Amino acid sequence: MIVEEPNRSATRGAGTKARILNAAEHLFTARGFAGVTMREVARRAATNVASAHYHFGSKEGLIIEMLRHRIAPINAERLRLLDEAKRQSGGNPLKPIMIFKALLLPIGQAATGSKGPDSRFMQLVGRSFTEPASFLEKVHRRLFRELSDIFMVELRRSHPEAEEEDLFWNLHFVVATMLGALANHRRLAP
Amino acid sequence: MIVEEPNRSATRGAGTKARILNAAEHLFTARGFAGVTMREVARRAATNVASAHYHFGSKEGLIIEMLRHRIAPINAERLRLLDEAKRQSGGNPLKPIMIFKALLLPIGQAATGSKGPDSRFMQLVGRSFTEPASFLEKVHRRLFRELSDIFMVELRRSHPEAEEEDLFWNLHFVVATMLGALANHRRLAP
DNA sequence: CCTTTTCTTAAACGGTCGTTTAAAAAGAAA
DNA sequence: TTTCTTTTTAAACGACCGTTTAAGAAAAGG
Repeated sequence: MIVEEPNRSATRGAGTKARILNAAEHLFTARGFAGVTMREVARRAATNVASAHYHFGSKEGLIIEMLRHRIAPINAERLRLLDEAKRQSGGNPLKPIMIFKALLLPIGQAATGSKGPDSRFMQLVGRSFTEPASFLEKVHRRLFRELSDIFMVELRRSHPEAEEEDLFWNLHFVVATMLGALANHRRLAP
Repeated sequence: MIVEEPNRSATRGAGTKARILNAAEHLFTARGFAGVTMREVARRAATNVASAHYHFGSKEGLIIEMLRHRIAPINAERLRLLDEAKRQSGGNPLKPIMIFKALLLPIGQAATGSKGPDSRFMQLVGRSFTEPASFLEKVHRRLFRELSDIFMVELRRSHPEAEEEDLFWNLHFVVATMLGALANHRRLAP
């Protein structure tokens, strides 16, 4: 019987998947997605290419999983803050500032690790500006579509008179500006 | 007899080299050096891979020549401004502000083409921040070493009491800050 | 123990990469 | 024209890419 999330306590390869993810993040962040081979990632993770394909299916799958590994906690915190705001508003439309705070604050937390600024994360954000648009669109669909829909619902409730398209662009402009500032900060003050 | 710079008036391939350079700049700027193949460059230039290798020797040679094509006029203008300042100072050490003006103004001119901001140039500057350091060091040695030495001579004359290393880092920090600002401007106000 | 599932590994596959070869095409010089 | 050089082209080369296969090792469940 196939188990989706097998028990990994004291398994031989308990750390393999994590090592591959870590090596991938380091290499892809530094040299871009086209500039790194699966064999390099495997070597840095002290394993082999077939293992990387076993765990992630493909190079693209590895990259997306690496991004998800970083983004998922941020999105979870965003939803938590949004739920908290909805709970405090008692069914009334949210104030826009609360919606945007829920969107932006978790990014700032991620960029400010427990031990000072997380330059790996900022580098990753910067890299995401230079990769081909076709790939970034796929990442966006996979990792941000659901979250974007949820936040759009609240934006519509708080601004019922606004055009759907205007709300959409405002949301994405605000987030892009925050990420751009982060990427710039990394480059100007390394 | 082999001629280094053959006469190209009315030659069949007069435009081939320029077309390859233009295609290379467009593609490499958009997708990075590792993300573009020689065959793509050749196809966009309406020729073939062997022709690109005939004119530029290698992929790395093409990239460096493409960068030189952009940087050479800037460096020439820098030297012209420095010479002008030296002429006006009549043999005395230059004021530091004149040295840095000669370094920075030509960059600003390049980023401000005859028809408004030159976003291709700014993109190229931004890309130069994300390529592997090993390659950028080679570019620096090839395209900036001589210029850097000339400007260091004037910096030493104007600040004879300063440490050589301090002067060196000040020079490069000033230039890097200017380029960083350019690359950021392109991303924040496209 | 034995069986089943999960994980690791070396080897190979087809495809594409940068680069080279060799020969034809096109000018230039005479 | 004839000769010599420069430029273009199709085809091929070896290397390395992402991916797959197949078999074995390790762990889990009984």
